[in-house]
Amino acid sequence: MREKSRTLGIREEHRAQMLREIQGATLDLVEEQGLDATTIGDIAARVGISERTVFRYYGSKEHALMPGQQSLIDTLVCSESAHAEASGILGDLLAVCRELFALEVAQSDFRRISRLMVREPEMLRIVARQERNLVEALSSALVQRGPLSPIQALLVAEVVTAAWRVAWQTFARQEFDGVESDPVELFDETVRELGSLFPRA
Amino acid sequence: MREKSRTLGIREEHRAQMLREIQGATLDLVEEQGLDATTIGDIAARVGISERTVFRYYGSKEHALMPGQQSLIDTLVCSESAHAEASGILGDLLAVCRELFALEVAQSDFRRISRLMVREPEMLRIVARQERNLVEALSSALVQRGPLSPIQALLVAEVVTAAWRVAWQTFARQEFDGVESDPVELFDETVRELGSLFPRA
DNA sequence: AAAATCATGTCACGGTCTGACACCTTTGGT
DNA sequence: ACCAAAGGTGTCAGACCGTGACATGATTTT
Repeated sequence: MREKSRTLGIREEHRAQMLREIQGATLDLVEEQGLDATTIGDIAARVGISERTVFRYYGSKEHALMPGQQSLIDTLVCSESAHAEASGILGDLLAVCRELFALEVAQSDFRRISRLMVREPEMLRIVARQERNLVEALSSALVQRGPLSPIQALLVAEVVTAAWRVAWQTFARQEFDGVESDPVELFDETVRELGSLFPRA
Repeated sequence: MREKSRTLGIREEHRAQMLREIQGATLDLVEEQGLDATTIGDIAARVGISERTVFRYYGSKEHALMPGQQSLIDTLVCSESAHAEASGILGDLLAVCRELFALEVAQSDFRRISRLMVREPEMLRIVARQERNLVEALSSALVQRGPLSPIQALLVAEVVTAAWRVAWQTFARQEFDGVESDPVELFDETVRELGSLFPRA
């Protein structure tokens, strides 16, 4: 009994294992037979559990396929900025995204999802929908602790997610086409082009 | 029979009428009982048609609730720009949005949807998903007929839709709170704040 | 008026997702 | 070691969304 954390960890570990297993099976199946043709029944069968249990781990089919957005949300919402103006905060958030992008790109799941995104345009719509959570969480966090107006906070949140999405989508296409390139440089180029959309008057 | 165009118009007119009727019923029901509680069956019953027929007019429940995005897509994709650089094209597109925003705001459906958006956050996610079509159509149109790189075209399309969404969301909140304000000025302020996110270095 | 076209209703089906219940395992305490 | 509470799982039932096939009646064309 001296180790409560360990006993508690058993279930958590099992849960984490299950989460990974279900997502892995989902990715396998979508790669094999496409998104539309892949049902919850297929996923459950491959993992060896019941359909009902799949929904106990992921709230929806979409979530099982791409649960990764949560880490982006957490990282950005928790990141503090030293700046007080909207433009400075935006710069800091983009820098955080840059780091996280480099980390994500190193994971095989991220690359598998990226390749799938090119084949299945529906997945981009799923991403866009999920990233609403990011915009809401980030903008409300900004408005609550910063000197930003609601409209500024919304814009910052929208622009950050837009940059992430563009960099990701571009990376996905290159990955799909087999082009080798530095993902961080790709992200930097995205931010550079974004800035050049608003030239000094 | 001397007027063929009139006979052709009967079905089209009936169809347009049906489209309006179904959307109206959907708005009514969502206002009354919320989005989750409103089913296709409810909508069909209120209009006096079968559930199957509802899907012959709108591909989904979401589409029946907010079919308006299509006009935004068509307008932006068809708009030509005199400029060759990305920033100029972006400016032109934002100007087109500004005009369209003024027109939309004048329609009662747009205002009803706006008020509902505040009550039903799910609708914002639906909008975000639908606007994927805009980003795809607009960016591919830009890349096809303009001197923009794929990454530039994507960024321009994303930024335009982000600005539209922020202005709309802000308008919706004001509308919901009963604040009277000039919508066009609101849109202009959004664009102004957007520009100030990227100060002259 | 006859034929082709279109709109609608009905029926049937597969798929997503949720709630309720029973069963078994893990957990924490004695 | 035993027990009770809590958590995970399967089964069952059900609501809802969306699609295909077919028959029927109205519209349009010839």
